[in-house]
Parts: sequence; structure tokens; C-alpha cells
Amino acid sequence: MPIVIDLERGKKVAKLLYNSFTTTDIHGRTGMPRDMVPSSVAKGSLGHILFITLTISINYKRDASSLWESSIKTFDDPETKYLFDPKLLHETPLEKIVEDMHRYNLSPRPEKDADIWQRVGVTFYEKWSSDPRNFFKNSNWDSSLIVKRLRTDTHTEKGETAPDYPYLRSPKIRPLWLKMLRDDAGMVELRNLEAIPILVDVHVARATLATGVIRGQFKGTLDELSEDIREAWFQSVEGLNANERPMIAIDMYQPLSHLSMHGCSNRDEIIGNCTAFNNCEARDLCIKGKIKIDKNFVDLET
DNA sequence: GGTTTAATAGCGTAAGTATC
DNA sequence: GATACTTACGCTATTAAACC
Repeated sequence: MPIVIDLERGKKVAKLLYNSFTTTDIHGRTGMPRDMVPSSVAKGSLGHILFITLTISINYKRDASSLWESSIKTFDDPETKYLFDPKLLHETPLEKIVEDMHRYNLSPRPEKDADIWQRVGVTFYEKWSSDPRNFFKNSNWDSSLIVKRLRTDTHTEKGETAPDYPYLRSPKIRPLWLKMLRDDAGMVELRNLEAIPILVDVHVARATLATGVIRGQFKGTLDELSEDIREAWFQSVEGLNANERPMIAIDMYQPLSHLSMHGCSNRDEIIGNCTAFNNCEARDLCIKGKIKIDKNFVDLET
């Protein structure tokens, strides 16, 4: 039997996981809680946009909740608030930025994180009058174009071309950033977010297979399977709602990641028994069988 | 522009060490 | 002897750089 893409099941999984992720949690982990906004910033203001933009730029290999907590403290302290002002990031020496980012543990990797932070800020200062919305306007508010430009836009630094948006340009962070700007900062002008495919990494793949949204017999590379996974989520979310707006494929990235990271990765690879089963939000949709994802190779018998 | 490679942080685990 | 703490190491996930 070749693989099947079960959209009915996909819709059930999408509803269930999105709901768990936004209202309670998945295996004890949630995304950025709704109240995680500095007390001294108005929702949707330029300050709020820069807060989200700079913070998510260093959301790499670390605990998300503690990152946002540290960033809020940094924003609410008058002495470190300048770190969210692109013009002041441009004027401040890197050593001081390193020191001030360290005050509330905003930078577990002090040199590297400060470097990313300053560069992203300075790009918005130099190219977009310190306002990311000017970048979006210049891209016709088209999310597909914005995502492309995040990857390709460069500047010259010490005679060499360097990316304008380090880390913010990574495949995983880009869609997350735009989604947060729309959902949390209320940036409704952003168009075509629904056209951005879900990033398929090992977690998204594992959770998609373990919930049986894609099942059957398959042996091959993850790349070969990825197109089916992207398509499965494009179609599964069709017609569903997410907090009074249509659900889109990238809404599923974090819920699926969390399910896999804290749940499905405990599965027995051959039979599919899972030590996290009894406490799993998705146990009613979990299927047994072989799911082996090794490097880029997938071995599926479900 | 896309693909492969090298580098690196975080995590879990196991072994070693200290303390009660 | 049991428990708590420390260190080392290998594995995974992810990025930038190098390469075609």
C-alpha cells in the first residue's frame, strides 16, 4: 500500500492541536503566552513591533518562555530600553550592547546574540527609517515576497556582502515572525500568509506521521516526503478557524513541533508504543507502526 | 540560487565525586 | 549505602559558510 494523505484526519488533528496549544498546552509546553508583552508598550505600536522583531531574532536553541521574560524585563527597564531603538543600536558600541543584554539574561551567548541583535536593529535604522512596516510597505505587504527578501537582502560590511537579517532570515523564524506580527501586534495588512508552506523539519514530519495524517508504506528521503507534508497541512486547515480568522498552514508549526519534541520522540521506532501516550493530548489520533526518521531517511510502515 | 559541509549550543546520560 | 551534585561526552538540531 502506498502512502495516503488523510485530510479528514488532518482537520481533526489541526483543530485539536491548535486548540490545545493556544488554550492550555501540549505536553506541558505552550507558545508565547498572550500576556507576554512589556507593560510600557501599546499593542500594535512601533515599540511592540520592534520588541517582537528583535526578540524573535535570537529565538534560537533556547527556552522560549525565559527568552520572552528576559526581553520584557529588558524593555521595561529605562536603562536598557534603548536596546529596542534601532537608531540607538546604531549609535551604541557593541561592547555596551553585550553588557546590557546580559543584565536580564537576554543573551546566553553574549557575543553572538548581541551581534545578531545589533545587526537586525541597524538594518531597520539604515534601510527602513527604524520601522519594519516601511520594509513591508516596500514589499507590497506580500508575505511571500517579504519571506524571500529576508533571505536575499544584503548590505556591504567591511567590503563584503552580509545578510541584512541574520537569524531572522532562517526558514524557521521567518514565518513565525510574520505570524506573531499579525496575531499579537494586530498587523492585519500582511497579505498571503496562507500561501507560506509549513516548514518541514524532523518534528513536523514525525508528528504528521504519528497522528496518521500521512500513513502507509514509504521508504525514502525526508525531502521526497516533504512536499506531501506541506500539501497535507495546506489542505487540512482549509475551512477551519483560528481565533476568528481562517487557520493557515503555518499555524500548525509550533503545535506539531511541541507534540513531536515532548511526545512522539518517545515512540518505539518499530512498533510505535509511546511512553508519553497516557498524558498525550493527541492520543485518540495516535497510530501504531514503524516510524523511523534517521537523518534525512524515512522508513514508514503504518 | 540551490546544495553540501563545518561549526556550535543544548540536552540527556553515564560515570565520577561529595555529602549525609 | 543512598542520595545529591559535577563533569564529560555523544547525539541532535540548526545555522553560516563554502561550494558548485
